[in-house]
Amino acid sequence: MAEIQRPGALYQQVAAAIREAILSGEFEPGAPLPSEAQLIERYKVSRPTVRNAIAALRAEGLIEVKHGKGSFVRSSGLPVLTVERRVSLSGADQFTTADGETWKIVDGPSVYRTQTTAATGSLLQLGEREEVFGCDRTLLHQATGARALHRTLIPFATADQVPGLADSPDAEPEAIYGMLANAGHELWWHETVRARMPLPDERSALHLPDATPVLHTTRTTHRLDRQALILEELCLGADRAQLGYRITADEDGNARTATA
Amino acid sequence: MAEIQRPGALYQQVAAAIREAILSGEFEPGAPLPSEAQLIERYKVSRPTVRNAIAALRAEGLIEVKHGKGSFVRSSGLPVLTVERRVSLSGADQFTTADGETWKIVDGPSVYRTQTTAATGSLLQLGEREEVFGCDRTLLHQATGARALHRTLIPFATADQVPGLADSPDAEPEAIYGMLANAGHELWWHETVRARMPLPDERSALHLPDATPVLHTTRTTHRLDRQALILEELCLGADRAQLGYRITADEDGNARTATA
DNA sequence: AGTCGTAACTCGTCAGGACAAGTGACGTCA
DNA sequence: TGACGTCACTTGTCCTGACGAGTTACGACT
Repeated sequence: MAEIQRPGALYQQVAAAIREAILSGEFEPGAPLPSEAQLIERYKVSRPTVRNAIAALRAEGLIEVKHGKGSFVRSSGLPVLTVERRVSLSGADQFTTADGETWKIVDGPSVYRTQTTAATGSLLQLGEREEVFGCDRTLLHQATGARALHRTLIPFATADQVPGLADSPDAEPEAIYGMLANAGHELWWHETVRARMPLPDERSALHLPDATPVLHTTRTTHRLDRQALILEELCLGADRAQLGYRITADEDGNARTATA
Repeated sequence: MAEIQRPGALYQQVAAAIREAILSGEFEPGAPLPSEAQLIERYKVSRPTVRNAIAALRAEGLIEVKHGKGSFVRSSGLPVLTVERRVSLSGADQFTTADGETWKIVDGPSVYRTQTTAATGSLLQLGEREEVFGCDRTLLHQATGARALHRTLIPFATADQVPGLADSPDAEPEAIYGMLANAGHELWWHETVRARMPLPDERSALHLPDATPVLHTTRTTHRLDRQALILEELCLGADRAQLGYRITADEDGNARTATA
């Protein structure tokens, strides 16, 4: 670096210089950056410094590196799928999310028996190590390439109460909602949304690039008396997908309003 | 590494070994890991290899490194704030999110005039470079330490139509909803949730540790005829906060259901 | 023409060394 | 007793050098 060193470490100055070059339009989205050798020449630094700078830009999600090919400005304009999180009791056949587009099940459904953890048990208003059915699927949204992992957890107590459920724990969510409704339950749902970095196996299952978090939702199905019936988890890569909620205020315009 | 080398690179084997040691309980959450020098001794590798392994675990969010002190297993049991995303028209004074806990405004509100971008213009059903009011706040949830950035965008057309709004674009969201309702509008909202890595300035403003994504929500306030009135953006660190939605099915149990 | 091997590029990995910078404990000195 | 400087520890930064591995294009051989 021949320039004045203002912020801090050398590699941060190099990273800042490259970042500016990208944002100023010198390198367009999708275009290749100079190779490491060229950056060494350009900024008069050693290779570890260049690689450190590149690593910082990768962690920011600004660039993407392909072994044997080079570094590229990540194109931010991927087709984004909005997964509308609403509920239909129609009991549709396909694994759709009510946006008209279909998901393809590329793995599963695989049913197994397991036990609740502290977290899942709490959400289901059960203790730890209670017996539940589990059902996992890996989904691919064909129009956009978005991928997701879906898991359904059904407590034995719920399966026993609802006709047909114990025989088909691999039914799709809205079909299950239909069974619960037919069993006489009035239903509502609560969903929490977290963002986190994917575990290594999630990274590969969802084909996630570097520095890409996942949206992790947990949806509990409740009766009107707040009894939790089933639990669903949906984990989807944040590079191609976002969630959508519709929110309305209650008629009385009071604090207990909401819905989406 | 004296052991058999299965997966791939040396540093990945070291990372896997440390990861196993953590998950097996050899190092408890919050406890310090062996120093780099000790890891070099333990696995018989060079310092770059050890540092590379540590960098991988950092990117996974599994450990946390403090300059001059050492590496520590990140304690996953932070108090998690669930931000319930619902709407009240009560026009409350404080910047609360209806969960009874209060946010403290540590920066702002600062009002300015700006222009729509392609993204925000599209959400507001306007073109690019349309004039809008902007209002930014930095929030701190005192009970949990969660931080958030909030932005309100109000098109001039909306401010002109609604009594009082042009004079106080820095009003808090639910106060603005109240103004809109008083102006005779029936309101509903649509919210999208994305996860992404924070920009450098967001990282420092939100005091985010390594490998921590942000939850980025955009909420548009609509009239019944789908006309968009205002736009809000909320950006909160995913280490201490999650979002909560309540979902109900329509009475007719049809496809157009939802709400949360 | 088609196939295949090689060569020249790219980034990935690993070694060893040196010094800077932050932290905490200990001992010295006022 | 109290304040402060030093020292031993930690991680951060930066260098040089070397080889492995993936990619691509070119040219020779069939």
